[in-house]
Amino acid sequence: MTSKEKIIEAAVHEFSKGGYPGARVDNIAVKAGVNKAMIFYYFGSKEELYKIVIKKIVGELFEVIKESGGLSTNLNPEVFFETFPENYIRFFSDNREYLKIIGTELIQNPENLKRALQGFFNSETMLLPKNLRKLFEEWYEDGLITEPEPVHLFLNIISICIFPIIARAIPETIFNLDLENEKFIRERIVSVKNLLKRGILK
Amino acid sequence: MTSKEKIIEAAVHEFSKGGYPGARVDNIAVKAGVNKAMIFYYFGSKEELYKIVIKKIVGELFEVIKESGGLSTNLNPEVFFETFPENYIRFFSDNREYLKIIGTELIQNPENLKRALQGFFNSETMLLPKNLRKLFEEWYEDGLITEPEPVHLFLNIISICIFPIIARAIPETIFNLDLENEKFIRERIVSVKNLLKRGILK
Amino acid sequence: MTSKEKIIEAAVHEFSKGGYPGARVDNIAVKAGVNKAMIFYYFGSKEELYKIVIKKIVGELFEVIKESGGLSTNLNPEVFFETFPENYIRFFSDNREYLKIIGTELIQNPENLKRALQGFFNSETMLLPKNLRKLFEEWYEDGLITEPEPVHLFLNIISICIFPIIARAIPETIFNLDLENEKFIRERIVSVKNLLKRGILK
Amino acid sequence: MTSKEKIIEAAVHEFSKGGYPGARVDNIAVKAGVNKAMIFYYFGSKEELYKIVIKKIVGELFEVIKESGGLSTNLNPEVFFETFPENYIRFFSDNREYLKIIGTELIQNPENLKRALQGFFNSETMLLPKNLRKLFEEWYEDGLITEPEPVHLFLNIISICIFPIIARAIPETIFNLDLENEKFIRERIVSVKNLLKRGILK
DNA sequence: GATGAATGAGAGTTCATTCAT
DNA sequence: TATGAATGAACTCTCATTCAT
Repeated sequence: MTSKEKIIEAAVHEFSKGGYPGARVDNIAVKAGVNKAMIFYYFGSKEELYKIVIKKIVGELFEVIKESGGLSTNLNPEVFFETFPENYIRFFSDNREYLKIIGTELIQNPENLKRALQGFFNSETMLLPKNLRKLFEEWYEDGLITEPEPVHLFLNIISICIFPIIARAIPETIFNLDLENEKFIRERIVSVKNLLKRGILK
Repeated sequence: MTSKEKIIEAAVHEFSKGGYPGARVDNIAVKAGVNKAMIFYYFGSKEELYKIVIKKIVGELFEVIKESGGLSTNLNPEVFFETFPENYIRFFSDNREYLKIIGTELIQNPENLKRALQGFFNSETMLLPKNLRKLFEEWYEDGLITEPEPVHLFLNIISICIFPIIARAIPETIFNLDLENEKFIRERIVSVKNLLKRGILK
Repeated sequence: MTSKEKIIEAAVHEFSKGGYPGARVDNIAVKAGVNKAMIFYYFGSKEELYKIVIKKIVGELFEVIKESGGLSTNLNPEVFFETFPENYIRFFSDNREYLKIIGTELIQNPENLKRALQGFFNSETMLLPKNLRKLFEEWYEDGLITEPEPVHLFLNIISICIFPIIARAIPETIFNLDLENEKFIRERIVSVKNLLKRGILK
Repeated sequence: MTSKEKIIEAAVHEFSKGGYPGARVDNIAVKAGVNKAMIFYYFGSKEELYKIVIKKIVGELFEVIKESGGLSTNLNPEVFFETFPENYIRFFSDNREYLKIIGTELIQNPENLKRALQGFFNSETMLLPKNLRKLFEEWYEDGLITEPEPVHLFLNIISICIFPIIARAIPETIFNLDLENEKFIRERIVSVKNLLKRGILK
């Protein structure tokens, strides 16, 4: 692995705890086993490094979406609700640090994420947001789903996939449980599929 | 408003952008219109001030839950899904800064939140988590809902209530929309109620 | 003397050796007997401190010019050549550090100096450059001097006043002399007066 | 042009803005189109490179003086004041970067320049400073000039030749002019010749 | 309670220089 | 000769915290 790659890997780790302001360039250098100056040699500044990390994460996320059947126009909601939650939950469950970074960013600097997303939409011809919106609208017009508004369909889906991985600590505390991870994730996937199918499919 | 109150108010604002490490004691002092040293005079340290802010937020959140009918044992799910999402969504929509702080904390320091929650459960006799768990279990045993597991029921509910307020930027970017806030919140409430009732009620 | 004043004094000294890029904030702090952070507390940045030093020097220089009879419209060249060189040479000879800073600035960043000069002309109603130019033109039109062009008159005067204080090292080396300072300055004043009177007065 | 030559050329440029401390080895390498390490390969250190630049400049300056009739013993002041200012002013006007470097060095490290000058006097048999001093003294003893002291004669001459090229920004600002270069230089030469002849020749 | 000044540790960044190839 | 990567010391600047009044 090159120094550049080691730095990015270490940066993902460091940025995931404490977000951008809490991350220390020193820690990244130590974790990467690299001289601190190399970070500036390759990336120019802490901020540029951060942006590249964000891009990398968004890129990999898009990769997952594409691999899981993409959002092709001949997709039907039943299949979609069967495959997407699983892939999506697995991705963030397997990449907790990505989730932490994206989550924090979403809360504190949505602008950064917006730019990264737009960058990808501009470069990737396969995933056209117009198509996605049209797809959701057609599902509704064809009487396949109950939610008329693409925005809310979208938000409902990603919310029950993503947020529970983050918020797990709350019910764990309230109900005084200590959930084993793999079991928790499997149960989540089942619960989400049920909720989406029963709640949204007509 | 006393200096102490002004400081707390300013702190909520400052901590909500950038989280704990990103917050600047200087900014809090300026925002509160107070000499910086007073913050240390009243609160001892940045960290203590932060803890107090967290407690305050969790406290107000519990207040909302109690006021909205609480989680009394004679609650039935149909009523619950009708009233709870609205109160909950409104609370966080009206207190975006609280949501940002809680969200960031959840992602980065769940331990802090856990402690705050446990503190409240120990002092508040009305809200017993055991009761809540039992309530959810009874609903399932009585054939009222489809989700057998209280943890997942809980996560599903709070996720579609909270996360969309945070994640709104994503579909806005993807679908290139600029959603007016009040309209967005009203639509959210409707969408959530539908999803929960259709998806979870038997 | 306040900390702020001590910092400025130390800054003059430090900037005079090595110019802006060669100056070290650390050295300024030590010389001023002040915590390094105070420099940023009072001045914000090394650059702002530098600008204030430049302003201070230009300000004092203007004070000298005003005190030495100013450039009032009823000034005649004979009196001017008798008083001005002496005051001017004395000022820079007594403030070698000012001369070093101004000289370096003139060579490397005339823009900074230009701004400082313009700032003074805008605030000082007594010293109007238009008046000075007109004065020089009138002297020529009245047949009092031989140099028709104000710019060149101006440059000739300041050049033989200022530059020899800087360039003294050259003839000292070439002629292998070690000139005692006060004697050198007195001789300079005489030489300059002679040259200007014989060379420029009609 | 060899790499070594390219480096020196780039170094002259870089040292001329910001002086020695302000110059960046990186910039020199980029400007020269050469790998940074080559600078150390050829010159050992930034400081050694700087010394070589100084030597080169002083060398070329001497070349100009020699070519313009030198300072031979049979020179008379009338001829000297006719030819020297022109050559001298032209040289520095055509080599502004040299002037900037020499000027800065004169202000901040006269010792460096002294050494460079002495080095040349020791190696060049044609230009003996003793002769120059004697020449000036004879001019005075022969009643050709009014300035008895060689040091001041020397300083007066070089000052009105060199300094106006540097200080041009001041009257430009004060009189709010934007002087075209070639015209300015021609006027300077005329003004200087007049001043020297009228002011110093008997 | 309140203030402006002060402190020290540490943050991000720069830069001349060296190394391995 | 030439290169890209690497190094370490030093630099400017920040920030939570404390002090004197």
